[in-house]
Amino acid sequence: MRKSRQESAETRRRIVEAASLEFRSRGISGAGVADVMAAAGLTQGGFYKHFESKEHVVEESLTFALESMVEAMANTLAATPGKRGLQKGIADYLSLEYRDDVANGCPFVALAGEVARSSESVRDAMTTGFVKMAELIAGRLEMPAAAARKEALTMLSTMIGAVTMARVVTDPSLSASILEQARKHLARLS
Amino acid sequence: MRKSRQESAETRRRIVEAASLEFRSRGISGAGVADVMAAAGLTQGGFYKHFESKEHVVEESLTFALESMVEAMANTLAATPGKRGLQKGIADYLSLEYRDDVANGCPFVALAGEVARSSESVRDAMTTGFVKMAELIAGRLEMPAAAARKEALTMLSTMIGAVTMARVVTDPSLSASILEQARKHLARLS
DNA sequence: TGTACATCAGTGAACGCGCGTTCACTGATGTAC
DNA sequence: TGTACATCAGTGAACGCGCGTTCACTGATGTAC
Repeated sequence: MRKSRQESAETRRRIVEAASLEFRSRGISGAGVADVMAAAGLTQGGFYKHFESKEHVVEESLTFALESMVEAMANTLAATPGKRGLQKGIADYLSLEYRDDVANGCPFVALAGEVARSSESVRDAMTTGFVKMAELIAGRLEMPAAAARKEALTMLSTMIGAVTMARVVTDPSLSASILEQARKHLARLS
Repeated sequence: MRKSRQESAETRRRIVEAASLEFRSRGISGAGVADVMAAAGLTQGGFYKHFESKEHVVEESLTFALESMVEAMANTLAATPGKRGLQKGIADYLSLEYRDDVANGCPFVALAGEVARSSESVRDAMTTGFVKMAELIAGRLEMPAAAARKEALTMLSTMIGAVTMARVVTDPSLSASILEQARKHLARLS
C-alpha cells in the first residue's frame, strides 16, 4: 500500500489540518492521535510514518492554524483600505459566528491556556503568530510605528480575552455583550 | 481510622484548596485525582468519601479559586478609595508577579480554555466569578452604572487576554510589554 | 523500455502506562441504651 | 457515665479503559541495471 511521494505529502498536509481542527475543538490533551488520524480518514498506526510524536504534530498544526488566521486577517485588511479595513477585521473576529466556529477559530482563544503549560517550541510557535497578528493590526493604526506596535498588543489582548470569556459564559446575552462592548471599544481606538 | 466531623470537614476544605492549585498549575485534564489528593497529603482512595467524581471537585475548586480572586480584588479596592484603588487592583493583576504565580493566579487565565469545553455547571461557576469581578470594577468607574457595567466587561477582557498571552509568549520583554501596555491603557480608562 | 528488488505509506493489533473509579479492610468516632 | 455496636474517613491495591507508541505485515511505488 505504499503511496507516491505526492500522495504522501498530501496525506501529511491533511493530518496537519485535521489536527489543527481537532486540537482547537477538543483541546490538545482532549484530542488523541487516533482522533486526529480518524479525522484525516486514516488509522492511528500510520501516524508515525509522518511525525515523530504527538508533540510534533501539535507544533505543526498550531503553526498551521495561526497562519490560517493571519492570512484571513490579512485578506480582510487587503479588501478594505485604512481604518475601515481594520474595523472589519476586528468586527469579524468579535462576531458571534467566529466565537462559535471553534474548530476553525482563533488558536489563542482555544489553546493559549494549554500552550502556556507546553514546551518552549510550542510556545514559540504561538509567539510567532501573536507577533504577526499584532503587526497586521499595528500597520493599520494611524499613529507612529512604535506607538502603533504597543497599542496593537493591547487591542489583541482585548480581542482574545473577549472571545475567550464569550465562549465560557453560559448567559447568551452576557456573551454577546462581551463581544459587542469589545467591538465598540476597539472601534473607538482604531 | 475514622475522623471526627470537624476533621473531616477540614480535610474536605484542604482537598478543594489543593485541587484549585493543582488545576490552575497543570490544567484540569493535566492534574489527576491522585495528584490532587497527594497535594492535600492524602491517598487517592479517600477522594470518593468527599466527592462523587472528579467533575464535582473541579466545579467546587473552580468556585473556590474564583472567590479567592474576587476577595483579593475586593480587599485591594477596600484599601484605597476611588479610581486609585481600581488602578492598584489592575496593576496587581497585570504584574509580573501575578503572571508568574500560576497556582494562586487568575482562574480565567489558567482555565478558561478548558472550561469553555466543560459541562454547563462548570461554565456556570466561572460565569458567576466573571460577573462578580466585572461588578467590582464597574463599581469604581466614574460613570453611570449601566455604562460602567459595559465598560468593565471590556476592561476585564483586556486584563484576561493580556495575562494569558504574557504567559504564552517566550520573549520576556514582549511578555512584559503586553502587561505594561495593558496597564497604561486601563489606567487611561479608569 | 523492461525486469527484479528494495522501500515504505498505511493497516490493525498489541504494548505498557496512567487515568478515574471501586473495593475490602482498619480502627477511631458517633450513637443507642 | 459506661458499654456495645454501627458508622465511616482514610488506606492501598485492583479494576477497566483509553492513551501514545510500537510492530509485523501488505502491496504499490521507486530504483538499479
